Amino acid sequence: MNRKTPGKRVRAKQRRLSADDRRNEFVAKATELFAEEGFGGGTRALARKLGVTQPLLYRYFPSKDDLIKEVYRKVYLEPLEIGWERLLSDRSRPLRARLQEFYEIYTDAIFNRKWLRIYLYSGLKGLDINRWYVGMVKDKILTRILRECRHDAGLATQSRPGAAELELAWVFHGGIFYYGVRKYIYEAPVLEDKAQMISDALDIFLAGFERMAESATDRRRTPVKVVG
Amino acid sequence: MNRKTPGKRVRAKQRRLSADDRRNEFVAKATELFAEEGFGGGTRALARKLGVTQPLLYRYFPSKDDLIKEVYRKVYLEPLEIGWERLLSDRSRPLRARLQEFYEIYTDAIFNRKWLRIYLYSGLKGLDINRWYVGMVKDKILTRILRECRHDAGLATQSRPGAAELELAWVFHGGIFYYGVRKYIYEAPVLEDKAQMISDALDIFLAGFERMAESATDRRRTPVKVVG
DNA sequence: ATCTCTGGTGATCGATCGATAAACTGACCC
DNA sequence: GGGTCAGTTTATCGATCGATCACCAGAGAT
Repeated sequence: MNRKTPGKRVRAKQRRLSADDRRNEFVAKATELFAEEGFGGGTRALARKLGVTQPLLYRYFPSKDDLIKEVYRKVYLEPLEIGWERLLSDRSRPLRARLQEFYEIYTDAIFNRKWLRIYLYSGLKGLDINRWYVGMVKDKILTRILRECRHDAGLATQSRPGAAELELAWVFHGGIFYYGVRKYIYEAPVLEDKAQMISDALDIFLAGFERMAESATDRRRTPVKVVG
Repeated sequence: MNRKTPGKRVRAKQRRLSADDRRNEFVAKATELFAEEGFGGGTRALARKLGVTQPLLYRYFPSKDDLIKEVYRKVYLEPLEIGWERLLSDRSRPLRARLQEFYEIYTDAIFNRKWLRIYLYSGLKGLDINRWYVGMVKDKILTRILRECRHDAGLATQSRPGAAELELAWVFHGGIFYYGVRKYIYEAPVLEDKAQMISDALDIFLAGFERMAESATDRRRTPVKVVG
């Protein structure tokens, strides 16, 4: 048993942290690791990132899955901290300006490699939290936007949006989202001016909504579907 | 030629296939497996899907990575088999009809759980083939669409599209793509009529392009960009 | 019937995975 | 100083991974 080998064993300084700090560090670094490697990333690689040994993880989380759940929680709750309800529904400001500002702030929060990759990885796992987030985008963002658009156009404010206009909002929202995917996941060249992209997307969305609103009140509209 | 399965009953014990057939079966089932589990899916699980033993895989592929590359090749080349060049550039037909038909056919090819999941998983791995595909969408689809739009609007046909209008096309394309993601990855409820969704998206894209074209040629108009 | 070629199996290796138990160590308290 | 407790490490387990090797077995040719 030569565990105490003579000679100054220059072990890496054992850095002791408080339980809370260490736990937060685990979650933070795990987010980085899983963002890059997916949730198959190893606990040993994670420990290496912290400069500690692998079993230490299990002092703070019962299992790797529990750690992953914490990562989910943190990532999915991050963009919610910006309080968009007030932003979208503040009718003292022009609708266009509200939408522009909201999407600039919202994309500032989620358009980064870490967030987008975790979001896509967890989406592929098909977990409930992902469906919850998508449902929240629908209820808290798109539905709200449509309500404001309808109010702005002098239309009746229904409690729930129609399926067609909701789809319109989704395509708009998805188009913006895909900008982030192209830039941070595919690392493809994009128009650098994000605000300009949002502005242009808003232009065509609002124009499309107007047209839809018009044709909704004016019933002579014919189906646009054309089949070759 | 050696494809003759004898009238003899298929024996559960050992099913012999020709080398080509077996190889194709490996690629096909691997696509299914990796679509669900990601590329971390095990070779043993794959063998189980074929009803064979795991080492057999290595008679047909030097390594798991080579199998994965075959899966890439097959998946990424699948939607290319529809020959969209003729479809988008056939000026004997109205532009609107061409675009509608193209996107209906294109989405028929890629809007399914298997294709989308493989695409996203491989995108997250950041491989060259993914960048190649994105570049191809840009060059073969979006650039072509913009050229046709410009021609349709009586504008000069530049060799390369401007950054702003290319971004417009990307947001439009991404919005449609995201419809597939919502339906087949997030399994969220979507507007069931896909053709209708495409039609609506086309409406606002074309309207947006027109407006952009107008403000580009007719300088009296106020710029569409509004900054809040 | 037997030979031969090749598709297919059984056994197993080394690496790596998540997880556990026990020992160690540093900081704080008296 | 010595005790104590929480943070950390060492050692290791069982499962699973990709991959390799020797061997088996079925179908066509002779």
